[in-house]
Amino acid sequence: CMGYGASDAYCRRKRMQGFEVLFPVGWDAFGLPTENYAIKTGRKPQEVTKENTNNFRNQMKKMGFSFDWSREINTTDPDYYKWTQWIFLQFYRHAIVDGKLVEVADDDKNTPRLAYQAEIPINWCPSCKIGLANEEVIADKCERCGTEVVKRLQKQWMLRITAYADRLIKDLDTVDYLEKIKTQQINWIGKSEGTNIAFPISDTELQIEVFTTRADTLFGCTYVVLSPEHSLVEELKEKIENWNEVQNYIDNARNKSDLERESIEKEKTGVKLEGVKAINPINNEKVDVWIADYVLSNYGTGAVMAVPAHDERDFEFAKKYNIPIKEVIIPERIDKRNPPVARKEKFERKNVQAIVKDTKTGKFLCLHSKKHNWNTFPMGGINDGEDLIQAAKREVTEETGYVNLINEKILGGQVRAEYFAKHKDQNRISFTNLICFELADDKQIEVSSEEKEENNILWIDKKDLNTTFMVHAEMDIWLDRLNNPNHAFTNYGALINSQEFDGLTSEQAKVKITEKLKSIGAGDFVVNYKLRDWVFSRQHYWGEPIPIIHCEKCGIVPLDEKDLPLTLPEVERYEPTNTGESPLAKILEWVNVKCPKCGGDAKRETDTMPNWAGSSWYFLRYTDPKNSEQLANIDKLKYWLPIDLYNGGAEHTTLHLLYSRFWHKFLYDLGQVPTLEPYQKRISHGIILGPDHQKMSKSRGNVINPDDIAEKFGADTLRAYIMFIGPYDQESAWNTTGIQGVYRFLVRLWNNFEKISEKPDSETLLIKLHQTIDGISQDIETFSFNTVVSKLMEFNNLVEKEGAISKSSFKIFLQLLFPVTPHLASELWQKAGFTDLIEDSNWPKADQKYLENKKVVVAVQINGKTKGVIETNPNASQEEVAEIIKQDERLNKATENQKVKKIVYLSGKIYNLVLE
RNA sequence: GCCCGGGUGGUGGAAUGGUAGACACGAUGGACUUAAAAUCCAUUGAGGGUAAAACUUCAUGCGAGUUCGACUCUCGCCUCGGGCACCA
Repeated sequence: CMGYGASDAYCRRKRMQGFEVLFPVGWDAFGLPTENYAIKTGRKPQEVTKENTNNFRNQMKKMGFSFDWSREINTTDPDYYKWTQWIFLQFYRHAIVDGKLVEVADDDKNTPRLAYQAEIPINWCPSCKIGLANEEVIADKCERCGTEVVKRLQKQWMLRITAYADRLIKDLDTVDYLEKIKTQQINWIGKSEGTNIAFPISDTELQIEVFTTRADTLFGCTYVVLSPEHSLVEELKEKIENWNEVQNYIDNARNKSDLERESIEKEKTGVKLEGVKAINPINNEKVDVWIADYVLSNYGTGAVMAVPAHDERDFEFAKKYNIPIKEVIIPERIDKRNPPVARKEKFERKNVQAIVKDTKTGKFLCLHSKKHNWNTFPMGGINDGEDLIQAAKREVTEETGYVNLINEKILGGQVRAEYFAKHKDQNRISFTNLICFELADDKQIEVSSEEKEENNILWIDKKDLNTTFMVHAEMDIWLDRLNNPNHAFTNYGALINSQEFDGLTSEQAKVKITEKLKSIGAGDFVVNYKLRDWVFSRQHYWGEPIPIIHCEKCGIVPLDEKDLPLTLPEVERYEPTNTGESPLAKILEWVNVKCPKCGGDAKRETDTMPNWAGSSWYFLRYTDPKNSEQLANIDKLKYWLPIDLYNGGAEHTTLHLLYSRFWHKFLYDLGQVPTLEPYQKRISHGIILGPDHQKMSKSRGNVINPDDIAEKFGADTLRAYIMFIGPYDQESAWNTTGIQGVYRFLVRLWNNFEKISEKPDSETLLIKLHQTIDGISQDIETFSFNTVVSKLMEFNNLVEKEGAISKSSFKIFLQLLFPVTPHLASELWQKAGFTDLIEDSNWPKADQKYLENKKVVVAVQINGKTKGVIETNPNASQEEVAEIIKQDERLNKATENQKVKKIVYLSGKIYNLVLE
């Protein structure tokens, strides 16, 4: 009701504006909901579909949605799914090679077809003995029986959506979707650019290939991890000294459910492959090899290089198993108060800063520079032969005189900072460590007179340890380390401990290191996607049969296009089978066929397509629903496409949107459609919650049946209420008492018909009328239907108050009402004696002369606070306004004898006295 | 953890940087009625103030900032909802 109600109002308005509007509807009726319902009720899905679509159609007609019923389609209709199957065959017959669509010959076994078969794990319910779709698996359990689902390898048809991944991201630039929807698409595709690196395994010919986005951290790699399913594990069996343990771990991992494995709260586990060493190709260092299930087999290469110093997961794992942590990236900062100057020489310096806490008072030692008027910790360079702690202690004593410092702690690694050293006229790059101390006692020695001259010693509160009070460029990093000392540094920074790459930024190093690897044949740039190819098989009855024949001799043989549609046989029993095969496999007279190629015995493919198939192209069919030659005529497509506005549920902004964009792009490559993208604009409505603020669902028992409401209050009341309930794109809760208000409005509106009079309208009414025309015209455009309804109510209230309205104004009012309450508006239209149809009338235009008010209300303010209002003409001068205020007893009293600094006057809006 | 949205009376919600709370629900009082429902009229953010007004203070999650003026813009937090999530 909500989605269609809003779309209907939008379309009605557009038609009155003179647009030709295609507002279609159809039934996407294949799939599990229908099949499950049919099984439950012991009936045929065909029957159930017919009955339900009839019911829905009646409901929609009652609501008065102005669909073009002549274009109604049904994805389960053979005349429709003939073309779904046809598209599948095109996927099978084509491939993307070097970014271009090419045709693949039937006997070509090498070119990667866009539709292909692969052995992949599916969700298997051991109790029902069937494969489940992802949608049927709820929290790792079978939706029907509650049994834990396991993974099972099964041959599946796949669509190579990954071949379109880049375009599915890039072309988002050309469409007008909500930013949120675009982001969802981009995240789902999950493009990530990085490097594949080969780690040779010592004493073998084998190598481990890893994918990383952080090639800059390669020198910090201290171990390599394979996913438990990685094929190398089996190949290394001979070398692995602790095979039993490894085997055990793998078995365990396999038995774990996705939910267990993917839960992040869980502590990471793994097993070291004893006797196996990998060689870091960049420095030939030998590192350990582990298997661990925190590495996913189906992303990247199924193996990672672990850099615990710069990756949280690796860090956690390394801590647990005591694996070395080697820091190779340090944070870098540019001193904003003292930035490096171009073309000056750069000098490197090693520094320490000391943070000294007095545990008795909880305060911290700080120096205030008299010259610069800023605050620092005791700090300075490291002298020859000193270590960090010695240097820090010396600086504290030299600068503050305190001598007894205890509990020293080096807080993390170095930080690189660039700044300009004015007194030396040079740029400096400092590498600074922060050392923490506690003060043992108050003992102080005399500091030098220069020091005394330069700094005051302060003891500061913890709250002053912040980036405004302290001047250090490194301060935010120190704070981060003080607040949570135990974590990896995962941001970009500058390289250290990385040989010739030292000093580069992470961004530079990623490129340089990958180039180096490439030159020695150990790596290259790659792009990875989270998006996987689309599992396109379902072992169910109620779907489009996949038009493929399996011949023992010829292998996979696609059905000839002229034999489409391959219709779904009507059968008595269609429940999922015990073997995990599609129920179609049991229908031997349908399954057993002759091979179209060699004439020998062959079998039909028995899997069917998922419920996403038919809905991936239905919008095309609406332009030409009866075409038996093509999926749609290209000229008709050119006329209508792209879809100007696609208004639908938010639940379809990832998968359905992505799938249909993918199919559309493929059809574009085939020359079947004229546009790159199917939908120019995509919006979605918020869901309506039940009266209990819970999502409406049968199991919660909070469903409102639109039929009941329409029966009691009429369809227009329901339509208007749903529009009035709240902002269109936000969720709102159904409130049964709220509907009364809308009902009252419509009844009063109906009665106001009696107020049509011969008298000319008042100025007030005309101004309101034209404001209403203007406001509603804008609100419909932005789908702000809640304010459309409230504006209609406001106007109706005014008509009541005035007690009279001219026929010509009432006519306009009806036109404004028509999009939201078409029945009522049409009825009154006829009653008022207009002989044409209201939908054929022209949408009213607001008359500017009523919008430009002759009288305006100016707010009189003192220091921005409104004290009252005056009425004047919109172009009144400041003096005129001042004069009116003087006439007004109250305002004059409030404003006279004030010490006014200035007056802010915006003509026709405000008159603000700013006091001294 | 990351990415989006939200946070305004008792409730749903309005407000191009310019009178915060439109419109509606609910509530209270009144009219009509034997009575109730329906309908109509009035009041309705909180506090202070008054016989009643006038008037006044505080209010758009919290804290800063920009501005003559901030629900609206900026920064930092809190919190609720949604999406993604061991994606290297």
